[in-house]
Amino acid sequence: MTIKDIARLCGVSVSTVSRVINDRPDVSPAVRAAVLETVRSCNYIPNNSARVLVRSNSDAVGLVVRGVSNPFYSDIIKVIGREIDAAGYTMVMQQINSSADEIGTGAIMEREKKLRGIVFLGGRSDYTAEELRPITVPFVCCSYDNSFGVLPRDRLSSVSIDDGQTAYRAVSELCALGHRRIAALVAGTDDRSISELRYHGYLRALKDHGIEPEEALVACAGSFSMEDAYRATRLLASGGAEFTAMFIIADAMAIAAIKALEDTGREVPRDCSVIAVDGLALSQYTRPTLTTMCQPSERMGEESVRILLDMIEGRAGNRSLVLEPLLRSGGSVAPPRRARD
Amino acid sequence: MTIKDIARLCGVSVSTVSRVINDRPDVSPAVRAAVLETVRSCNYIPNNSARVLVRSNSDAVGLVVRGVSNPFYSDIIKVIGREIDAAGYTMVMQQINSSADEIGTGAIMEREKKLRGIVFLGGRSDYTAEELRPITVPFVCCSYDNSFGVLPRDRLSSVSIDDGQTAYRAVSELCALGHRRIAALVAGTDDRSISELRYHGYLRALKDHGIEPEEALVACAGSFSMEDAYRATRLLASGGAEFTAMFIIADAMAIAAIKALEDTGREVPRDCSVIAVDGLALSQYTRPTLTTMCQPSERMGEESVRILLDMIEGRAGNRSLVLEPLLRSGGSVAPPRRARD
DNA sequence: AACGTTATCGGCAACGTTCCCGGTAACGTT
DNA sequence: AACGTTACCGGGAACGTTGCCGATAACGTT
Repeated sequence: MTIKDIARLCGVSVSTVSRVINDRPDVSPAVRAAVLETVRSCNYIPNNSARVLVRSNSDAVGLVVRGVSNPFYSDIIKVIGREIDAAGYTMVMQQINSSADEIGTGAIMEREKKLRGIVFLGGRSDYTAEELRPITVPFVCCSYDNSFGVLPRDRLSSVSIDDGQTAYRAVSELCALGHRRIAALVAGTDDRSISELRYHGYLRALKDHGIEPEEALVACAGSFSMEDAYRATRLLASGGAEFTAMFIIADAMAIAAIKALEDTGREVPRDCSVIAVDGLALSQYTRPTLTTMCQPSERMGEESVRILLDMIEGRAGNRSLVLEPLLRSGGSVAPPRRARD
Repeated sequence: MTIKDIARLCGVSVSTVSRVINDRPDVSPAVRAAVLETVRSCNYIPNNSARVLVRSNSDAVGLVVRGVSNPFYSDIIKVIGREIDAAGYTMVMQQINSSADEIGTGAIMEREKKLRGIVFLGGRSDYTAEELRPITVPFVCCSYDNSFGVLPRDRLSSVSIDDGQTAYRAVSELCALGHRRIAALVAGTDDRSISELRYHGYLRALKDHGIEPEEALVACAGSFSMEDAYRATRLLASGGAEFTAMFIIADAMAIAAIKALEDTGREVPRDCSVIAVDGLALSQYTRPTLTTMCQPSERMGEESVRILLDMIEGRAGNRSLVLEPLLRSGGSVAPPRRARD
């Protein structure tokens, strides 16, 4: 069933069928109706490959996500997928694990010819402009805070929260309650990832409240996984370090950390308050419920593809959006108990 | 940069270049090397659309998933994506919400021309053979238990656990501890979904243990979401019904249900044991940890694409796999307290 | 020496579209 | 009546591949 068949069936030329299919003018209402009718009755579907070939552009937009294990991304993927579909595009998803050059070069570059645009989700924050060069289609970084300005701001589209500021607010919350010995659980401190941005916010908040950061109070899980978070927290908790609160860079990690705390004899929030950032739906159902900075994931997904499509379809250029997180108070934060010493 | 350019650059014909690109014989080692070299140095990538057009088959396999909110699917999506990539195919993901005909017809049918195969994740269990007819490419249903035999077994590939039997085992576990009044939380009872399969296992287990099922003890959430699960459980718990244990068809729902139970004054497992099925990594970190029937999600994902690719590449025909779940004991189950009356 | 074989290679049609360009008929306009 | 305009339509090249078929040269084989 090709356009040629339809043409023959209607007694018109291929060109005419093409015109009605693509909703172009210069075709009489009668013919248009007739063609439409046979198209429907034969339920003919234009061959996408042929279309792409001749127009040299497709309807595919890529979603490359790093670290699918992070449940926060599941939420975002969901809305990104929904929005891409709604706009009539096709989403092709690609997961990457770690090696960052996969992004700039191989995996994507290979597909590039087919893609109209790309949304990056959860990549590290230190793409260099150089790495990004091979990408010639529009792209937007979702959940990517360009605060460090590593990327020239006029060449990057992104939507995110201000990770540093968000962490700052969270930690300040703890300080306001009187906490002075505040531990942190991060995924890593050596790259310019979301983890480090939030870590810096933590440091800044401590300093602004006159607290000297202590090396011994920051646990590094090495990844965003619950398993690693549990292990790292356990290590911290059994290390003899004294702290009355913890700042944790992600909800999922916080949930694991809370278990680690309790497994080592500390009750949350009585013995240790916990505040996190992400705002998973899930963390309203744990015990205790999590006090956390909610990222507007719905909005982040929507805006990401809106911006991307604006670029793809030439309606607008680069744009970056910094969204405001919202503190959701749960049961994991309380004032510190009176110091024992 | 087309195949023609490469040909010109090498001083050979287009055919020859095509031959070396596709790793076909009938080309001298010298020429092959030369072509390969220029291909690399120009980093030429064959135009996929043209390929697909002429060969009339692509490298895309579809993943259509219903209910992305279910965190169990996140795990599976992850491994499915990984495996599809590894095999050199491209994954295009499509979410659907509810209306089942989207599956059989529209969304897929539209894309069909491009897809080599499809893996369905989380669709309802009552596709009719009729609905499936329009799908002409190989497909496999992941996490789909065809126990009801609604589909002719020789026309369907699937990989799943035996949902009924799994629920049966879970509930039997409760019975063995002495529980007699066992409530159930399901997503729905009216369709032939996973929810109903598990629900039937629950009923069967009760009967086999001489317990008369009670309408009043089954709560229907209406979906797999935590929100609905919480609401339904709360309703059940505040309804005056007496029960010492709950069987819940999904981990995520169980987590929400536990909160509902505790919010209405019942402690888990002291006042009410909870057993679920899924086996999310997450549920090892909640408090209490969840006793649950673990689905081998890793294996399910792997086998799904293995089966699919076997069909696509003509290595094998339909195949169905029923995997064995594993009971993971957590802290949410205990013997019933002595009856009060 | 004539012939079959084999190893290499190029030509060319085809895949299903889109889109430019040119053509025809019908209809004013002067 | 000759001309320009408009509305509609078809022809055909092009998009970048693949794969069939035929061509050539080199090499045995009888």
